[in-house]
Amino acid sequence: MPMEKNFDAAAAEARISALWQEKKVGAAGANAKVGPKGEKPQAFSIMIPPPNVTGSLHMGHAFNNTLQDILIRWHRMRGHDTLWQVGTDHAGIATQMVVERELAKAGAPSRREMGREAFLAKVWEWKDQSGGTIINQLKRLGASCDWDREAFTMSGNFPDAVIKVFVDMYNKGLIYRGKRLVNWDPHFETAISDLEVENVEVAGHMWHFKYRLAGGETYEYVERDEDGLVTLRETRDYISIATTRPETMLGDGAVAVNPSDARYAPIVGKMVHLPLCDRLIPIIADEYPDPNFGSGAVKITGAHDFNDYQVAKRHGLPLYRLMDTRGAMRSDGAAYDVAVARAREIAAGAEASEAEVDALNLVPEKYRGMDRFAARAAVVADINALGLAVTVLVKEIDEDTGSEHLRLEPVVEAKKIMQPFGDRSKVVIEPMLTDQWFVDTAKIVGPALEAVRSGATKIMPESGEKTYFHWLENIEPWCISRQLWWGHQIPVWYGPSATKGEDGVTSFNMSERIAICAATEAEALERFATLYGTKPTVIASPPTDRDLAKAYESNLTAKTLIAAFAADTAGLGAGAGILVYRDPDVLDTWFSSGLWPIGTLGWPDQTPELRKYFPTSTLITGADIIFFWVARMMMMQLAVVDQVPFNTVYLHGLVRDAKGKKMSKSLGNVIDPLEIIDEFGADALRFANAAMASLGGTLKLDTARIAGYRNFGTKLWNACRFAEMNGVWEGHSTQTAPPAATATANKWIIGETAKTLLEVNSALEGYRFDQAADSLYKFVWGRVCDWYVEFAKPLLVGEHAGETRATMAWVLDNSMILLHPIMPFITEDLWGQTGAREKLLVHTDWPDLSLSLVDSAADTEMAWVIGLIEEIRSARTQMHVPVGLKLDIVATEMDAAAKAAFARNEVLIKRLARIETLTHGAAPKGSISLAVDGASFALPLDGVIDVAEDKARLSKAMDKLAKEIGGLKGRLHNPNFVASAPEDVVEEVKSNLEAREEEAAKLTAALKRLSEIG
RNA sequence: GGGCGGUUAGCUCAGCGGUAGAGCACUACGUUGACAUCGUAGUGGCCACUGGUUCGAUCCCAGUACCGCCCACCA
Repeated sequence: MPMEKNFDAAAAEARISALWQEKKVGAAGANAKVGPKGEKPQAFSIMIPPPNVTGSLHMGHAFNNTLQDILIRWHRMRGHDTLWQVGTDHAGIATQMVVERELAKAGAPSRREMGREAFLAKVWEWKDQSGGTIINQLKRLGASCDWDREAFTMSGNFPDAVIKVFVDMYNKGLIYRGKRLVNWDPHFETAISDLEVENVEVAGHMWHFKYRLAGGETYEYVERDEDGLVTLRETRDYISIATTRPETMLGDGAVAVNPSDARYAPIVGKMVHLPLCDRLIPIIADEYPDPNFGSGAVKITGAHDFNDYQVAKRHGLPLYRLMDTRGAMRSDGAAYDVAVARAREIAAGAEASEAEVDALNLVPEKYRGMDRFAARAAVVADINALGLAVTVLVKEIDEDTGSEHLRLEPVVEAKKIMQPFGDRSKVVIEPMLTDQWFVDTAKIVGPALEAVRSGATKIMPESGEKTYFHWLENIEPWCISRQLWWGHQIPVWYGPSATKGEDGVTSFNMSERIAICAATEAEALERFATLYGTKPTVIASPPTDRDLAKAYESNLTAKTLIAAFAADTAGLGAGAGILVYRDPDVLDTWFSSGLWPIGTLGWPDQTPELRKYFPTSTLITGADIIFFWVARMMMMQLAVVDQVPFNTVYLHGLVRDAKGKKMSKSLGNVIDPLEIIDEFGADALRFANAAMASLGGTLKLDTARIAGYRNFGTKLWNACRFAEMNGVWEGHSTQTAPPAATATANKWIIGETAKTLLEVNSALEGYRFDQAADSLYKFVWGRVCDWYVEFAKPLLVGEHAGETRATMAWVLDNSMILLHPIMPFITEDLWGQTGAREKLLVHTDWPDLSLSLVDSAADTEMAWVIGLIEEIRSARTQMHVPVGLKLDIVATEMDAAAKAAFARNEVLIKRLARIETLTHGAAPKGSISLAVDGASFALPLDGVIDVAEDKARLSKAMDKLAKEIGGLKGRLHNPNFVASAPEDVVEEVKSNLEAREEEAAKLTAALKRLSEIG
């Protein structure tokens, strides 16, 4: 059956994709070959960066996975034992967000209304229903993963692996719990890590407040200029502070000034009235305030600002939390006056635990329950009303009377501020004092740094290493607990602390919880039982605040504790025993995806896959997750199994639109890879991806370019179609060895094929996907299609017909093979439609060709032939000779080599240059001249020729030559050049000059002749 | 504020010490038996600027300008 005129991408992709999956062509180890002496095949493995289970394929995925698939297919064809591990990530926040949104849309009860268990069931339902989307989209892209090994960070052995790592790290002291100031997302009501915070510059304001000195004290406030001259002296009863977040003043613990700041030296150590609050706070000296910024005095709110937190820690200031989990001013706890009374005692030195300080709600009644932004407005208004705002005199003109008067107005500076936003929620992040779990990254960062420094893991491009070092060398503790439900629940159980009294009676204290970290609940219970002497009961949720309050108020004994809990929890009857509960938090998604390499390979079991494919060969991922994921995988794998997770990390940038803009829904410039595949085919998209994958460049995707590569596929298709129509594949199956060729064109293209193979190999070895694509494009279109197929047309009917058929089949087979990693569909389809094939292309062996196939004589000769044809064509076009008109040609001068070359390729030259006959002799009247290496020709164009135009043509050629000759001569006349440049360079310049001068002489002669005519 | 990168044809990008490249776009011609998703021939560059190193610089070095990206606690 003859081939169709065009490749039907949609039909072929569906058919071939199904075929690959049916044959499991991507299975681990498929096509692996043992060496000639029985050596084990070399292993090659890639871990897919697991997409979010709820996600769908975007251009970044398409790009990223194309590169992975190119490497995988290349190695697989080379007979390596190849694994491309596929799977998805449970993506805690993102997935929980999606499901919550879906529930809301469907009018279903909210997450909190339905409770943890029911909600998680819904998430699983959602996962089962839509989790396969992106996997199927990867298949459409042509990804040849081992689909049977699809992993999920919440399924199979993965949860056990994650828990085991947590327990091990906990036991080694690499994970700890602590009350720290963390980034709190008031929308999702969870802590997030530093990396999940995006700092964005927004328009903000700075307010200036006066805090009055206690007891009506005053001081001399003196400002001086650089020379020490007094510029302002006044008696003040206040200190002025500036803030962009007025609402946090309710939790101030002090006002800080720089110890070197003479203006405030007299009042350091004194107390000031905190406005709107019934409290006094001290003025302290600390290096943190910059005397040259603002008033030089900073309010210190330890529980709501990271800088202030450090200052507060240094000075032992109490940290008063002002907000609840939703970012509203607290309304819990005791009444304001009660809380203030206690706060004063604490300020005066009363003993107070961290927990107690945290439980104190110092928000005055009027602000309680207000959203933080409403509270800000209220605080500002109230301060203004109290006359405690720093004011400035403004001139006001009465519009009616035209009279001027002066008025005092609060200073509100408009100011650009960097504001933190949650990367998922997009709401303003609140620094919040909470109990969280942390990885003590400082303890595990060393090996991760060393691995890259030593080259055990190579990061490409190199600039990625600098970024990696910079971050890891300044690493902060990693907050890994999230107050979410979807995720790996932290394997820690809490129970009351137990002390055995001298009387042998154990007493319990719920305000002092003890934590037991264990892989399973059973193990945790056993350990509690040992501790308590009796087996406790596990309750689903932690004790309520009320329970804790009770526990705090009365120093409970075992009996009362049990009673208190039994009455209030989960319908458990009295006497249920000592109650323990599991930490309700889940782990940061990146904690589990940090274990992706070993987790997907079956760890902690020493599976054959783990032995064979770990450490993995290459990680290909976006540079945007170098910290989130790459660095953490390095740290985690090294901490857990003491091996690097990958040998090479290839980082790439964000895929942008044709103009270099980020793709975003709001800009409307998002290119959907699936639409591109529908329109141009997956191969075209893949080729475009490969072609733009230069190291370190920005990735700008232009659909015009994709269309160009679709055309490239068509070009290849039609070359094959031509070959197939001419029976090129008849009578032989795939030939590994190149055919013995005698015709120069055949010898030449065989050598070109070998060169291309070596270029592709070296490009892919260096992760230069762009160079591989470029080599193939130039080879297939620029040499095979543009020249070889044309040369073959006459050769296919003459004495060389047999070898030409064999050569063309071999060349096209190799084209398909070499292109297959980049364009798998069209090549697989062509493979099936041409020749008798033993196996699918995807499992066909990658060729092993050597440069000995390059026949330099054939190369030189074909270059000469191509040059001559181009000269003739160019002259014809410029002389407006109709394409259909065949001309005669006269050789006016020809050396032996040129004669032989012409003779051997006469049919080719005549056909492609549209020449009728060749004669030798003098240039006839009215002919145009052309010069090539070793020969001059005349094209008789009597009557056709336009003398003026031909003169212009020759002059232009002369100009170009003269410029080149000038440059070459200039260099040779420079004694320093001849003396210093390498000999071969000098020789090359000399021979170049000779050739150019010879050409120029011919052109000059031609011009002279032309003048004689004209 | 710190770090990293970029500036080459109208556009998007390669190249990187020895005569400037590709794709797209553009111009002219063309249905020559694979291909109009095509062919042939063309047009188009002080390789950002200024110095330096060198026999020679788009390429190496220094500085300048502009443009990106990442990190960062100035209240």
